[in-house]
Amino acid sequence: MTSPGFQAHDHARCVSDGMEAALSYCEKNGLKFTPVRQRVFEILLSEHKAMGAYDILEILAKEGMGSQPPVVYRALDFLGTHGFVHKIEKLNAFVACDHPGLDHDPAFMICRSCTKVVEMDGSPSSEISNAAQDLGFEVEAVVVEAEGLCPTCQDPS
Amino acid sequence: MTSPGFQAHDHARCVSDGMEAALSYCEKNGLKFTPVRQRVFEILLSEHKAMGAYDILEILAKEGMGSQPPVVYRALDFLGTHGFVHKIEKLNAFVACDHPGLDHDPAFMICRSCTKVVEMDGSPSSEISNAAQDLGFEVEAVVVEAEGLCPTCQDPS
DNA sequence: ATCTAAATTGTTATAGTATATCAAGCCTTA
DNA sequence: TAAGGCTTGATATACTATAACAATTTAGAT
Repeated sequence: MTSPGFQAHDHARCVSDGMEAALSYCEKNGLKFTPVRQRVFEILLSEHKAMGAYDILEILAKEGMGSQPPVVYRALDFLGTHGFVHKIEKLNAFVACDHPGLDHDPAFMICRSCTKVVEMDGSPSSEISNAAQDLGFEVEAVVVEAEGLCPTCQDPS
Repeated sequence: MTSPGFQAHDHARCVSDGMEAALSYCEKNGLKFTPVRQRVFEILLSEHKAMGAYDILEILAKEGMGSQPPVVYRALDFLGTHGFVHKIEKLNAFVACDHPGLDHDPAFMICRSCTKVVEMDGSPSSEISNAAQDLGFEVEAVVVEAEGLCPTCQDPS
């Protein structure tokens, strides 16, 4: 499965595939994929954009699924723990993962204009692990976020 | 100049060298290195640790240099713009730069136990630029932050 | 010297992000 | 069906950051 990058694509597939993968992962692992958790994941899947926790909460609230911050933060925590969503540190925001259930340290390209986010996989750079090894530093998690302009926002034709 | 990494070192030198470099850079470029800005930089230089804006503000306040958030955020903005400090996105915190005045996209190793931060230089991974080029994405800034355990905190002997 | 424009600081208020805590409900399983 | 654990509800609060405007200082021009 290759990422659609910033191009147009059959997005309905992204949503259904993502949801299906998460459902099956939860079933296999005895995790409770409750309504709130599902809905939050679905909201994030609905676009390849980073969303703030309070944006998500607003949607949940309209639908009567909880109106207080802990509701969404707990769901995000669950989803993050199991690799269904990632946090974009630079934006204090969250995106759905391309391939739920896999433990990985992804890298992101973030368009500062339209806020679209593309996940790149493949472990980020041996340079880090080399440098870390040299200093005796034990790496547990790596954040890699490239901010810039996507093709569409570069030339607004 | 090589980084001292996580090892013991003559830290007084870090402080005096850093301050001197910043002073001379500001002089060369006609920048106003005001007392608040100097003090904030000095505070960050005083340890190779990430500090929150409000931690810094608390120190400033005790010294009568301003007690409201904008004071410290403005100083941090100045220092960041000119490459004297970096923000650690993962921690919403700030560290003094190893070599003020150079424009660069640094990578960091962050100890989650003692919060020490080491800056690695050398541009972070061609993999990102390659992937970006493939997708037509124009990279403007890159965040690379590795979190883990420093040698000291790995074995608490 | 003095005026003016620009940059910096002071101050108040508020926006935005995240978590602690405890009570209540629910599901499992023994 | 009782007990324990996980999940949700709800309140309060902590932490991070910026907007806006007034007051002051600084640097440069005349």
